[in-house]
Amino acid sequence: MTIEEEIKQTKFKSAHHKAVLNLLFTASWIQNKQKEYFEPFGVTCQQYNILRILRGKHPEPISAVEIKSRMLDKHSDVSRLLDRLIGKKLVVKNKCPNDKRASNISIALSGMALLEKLDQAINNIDNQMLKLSKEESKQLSDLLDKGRG
Amino acid sequence: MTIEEEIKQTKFKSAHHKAVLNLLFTASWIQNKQKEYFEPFGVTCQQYNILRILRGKHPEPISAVEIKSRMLDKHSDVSRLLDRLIGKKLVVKNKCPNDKRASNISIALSGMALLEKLDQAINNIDNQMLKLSKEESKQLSDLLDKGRG
DNA sequence: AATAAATAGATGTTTAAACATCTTTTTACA
DNA sequence: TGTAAAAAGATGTTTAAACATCTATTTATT
Repeated sequence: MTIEEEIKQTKFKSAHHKAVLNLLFTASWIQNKQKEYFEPFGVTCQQYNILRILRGKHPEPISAVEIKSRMLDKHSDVSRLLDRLIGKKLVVKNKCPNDKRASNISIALSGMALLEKLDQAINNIDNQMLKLSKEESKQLSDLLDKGRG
Repeated sequence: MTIEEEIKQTKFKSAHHKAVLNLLFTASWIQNKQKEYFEPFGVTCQQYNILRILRGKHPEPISAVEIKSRMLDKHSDVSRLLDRLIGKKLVVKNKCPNDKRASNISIALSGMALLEKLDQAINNIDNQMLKLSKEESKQLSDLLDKGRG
């Protein structure tokens, strides 16, 4: 289904504009798919994002600021997102000894276990998520990098 | 700035996965830019999206369901989005004479005027939004269409 | 025609996003 | 050293998103 069909629009002001609309539509489309997959596991996309970031550094703990700098959505409310993950015992927060303002955040064992289950699911759907060849995926990623210029 | 730099991640599970992350990041990046531009005009991205849809059909009125089918985010709460636009006098809602369930929604003159101002702004930033050539924009859009396959 | 199913949209409720502001601690620098 | 500026997070508040449910009307079925 082309973007024209998806949003029932045949004319676009420019190729630029069409690409922007398509990009926003596709991102929303992917997020809705991801949400469906994550829902049975009780986590949101943003929470998954944070867990992945923490695992990437595991077993080293990182600060909330560091997490924020690595997130896809740069305007995330990391403080309360972490509260929820801590409430679910997926993440552990400690005081940072060197800097009394900062916190040392790390992923809990249960968080690691959950991520493994999620990865399994994600791997299964990865090709559904974006049905592109390796080469096309690279091309897409490069165009996006270039587009943000 | 590459996606690697943007989210401080050097390794990706696959080209697919990197493309998905880049897509979600870039969409969030664009939406934040748009939000900044719209903010002084007192409308959100979703509200702008609805106004554009209504103008595309103007002077013919359309139903809320029709609007929803054309929106970028297919899970929008159109009913209350319209309430807000009506509250701002940008949109007019009437009963549909043929179908007592449905409504006839159209853009108000003040809505048209606002859109023109917004378009001005958008046109000015369009190239900032995605710094791609016409050909690259088309290529990007095609890849996205194919990716949703 | 009678009844079930589907459609259009409104509304209630819970949760999270958005945005600013505030506190504490650290850093900079005069 | 003392004071201002910056940084890390927490928190308060308003607004909107998410999700389900509900009502009214229309369409389909038999």
